[in-house]
Amino acid sequence: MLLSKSCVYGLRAALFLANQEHGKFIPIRQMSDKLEISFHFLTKILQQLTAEGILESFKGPNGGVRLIKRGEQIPLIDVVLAIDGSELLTECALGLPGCGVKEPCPLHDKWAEARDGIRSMLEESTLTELVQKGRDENLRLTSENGFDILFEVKEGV
Amino acid sequence: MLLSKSCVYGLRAALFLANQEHGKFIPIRQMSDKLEISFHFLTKILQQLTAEGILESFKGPNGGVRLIKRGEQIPLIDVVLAIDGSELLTECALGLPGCGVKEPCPLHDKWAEARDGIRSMLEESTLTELVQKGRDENLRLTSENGFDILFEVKEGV
DNA sequence: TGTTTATGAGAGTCTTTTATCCAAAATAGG
DNA sequence: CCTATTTTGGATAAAAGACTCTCATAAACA
Ligand code: SF4
Ligand code: SF4
Repeated sequence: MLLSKSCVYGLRAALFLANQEHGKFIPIRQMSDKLEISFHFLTKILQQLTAEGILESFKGPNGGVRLIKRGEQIPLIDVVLAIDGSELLTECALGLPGCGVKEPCPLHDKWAEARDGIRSMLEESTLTELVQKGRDENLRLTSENGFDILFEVKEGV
Repeated sequence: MLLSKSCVYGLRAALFLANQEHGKFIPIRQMSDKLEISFHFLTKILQQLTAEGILESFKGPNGGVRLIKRGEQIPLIDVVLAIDGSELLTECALGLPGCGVKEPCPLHDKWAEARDGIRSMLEESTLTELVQKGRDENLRLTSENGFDILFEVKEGV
């Protein structure tokens, strides 16, 4: 997989948060229920996002987790880097350790190009954009559910 | 990793073979030594390539393995598909199971574009091209060695 | 016949990823 | 102060991936 499972879960959670009222703390349990991700597992992932300065958390009743910046200002790449690191954007197509630009292997040019495509995809999309598009076109977010699961919460349906 | 390790090993072996006199059977042991891959592991991988019709094998003394087609006619994608399957070229950026084009998720368009970049990279490069480029520019093939390890064999150095 | 070399099944090890559990700390509210 | 809630962080366990090795079989050769 291009992105690790942790990373995908982190992205989904981030989309979920971007769709909430900004500044409100959302309990992880609520997210894990809605997104159908193991609570404990999601917890670990969100801890990483908190450590990386993407989320902030608050303990106790009415506590939870929220985005530090507004969804408009968070490109997907931030979440990906926080969880999967930069390997995806720097790794070698042929899996050779210790690659240096000085002695590139034959695939390097084309691979770098394809990799940049991935990078720009992640840099140019923000959480809010994705939520917006998901809402407008009623796209899917989990295998079973579409973005409606996000709105249920917000709109109290 | 974009490509599994098995796949990378398979590619390296294929490059090795493409650099040999066409039609000559090369023992797997020779390749595993040169390429610094576990003999048993490489054997498994090459069995797949044989099963997929990329290699043919010959038992007994003077036996080994060779490319069925000439290296010029083998795009990298053939090897990748034989070992890693088509998942790489069809998988979903967000890891959603059972994706249908009918209800794409928001990333779909950009992701499909990036994925096509990878696909064309693998389709447009042939084994021979890579060997050629590696030879001309003395590029690296393993972490330690460059393409010279291929020539040592051929030229009997 | 005996040696070489691939085939195919399979067991075993090691590492990374994915997932679960639990005790501790912080907070809110009664 | 007490209790329920919620994140934190450490530890553990299960699953998947990446190897390593063995063995029995088959084909080719000499
Ligand atoms: S030069 Fe080759 S080994 Fe290095 S990053 Fe590029 S593809 Fe990978
Ligand atoms: S539509 Fe979304 S879920 Fe489907 S393949 Fe594209 S990115 Fe993946």
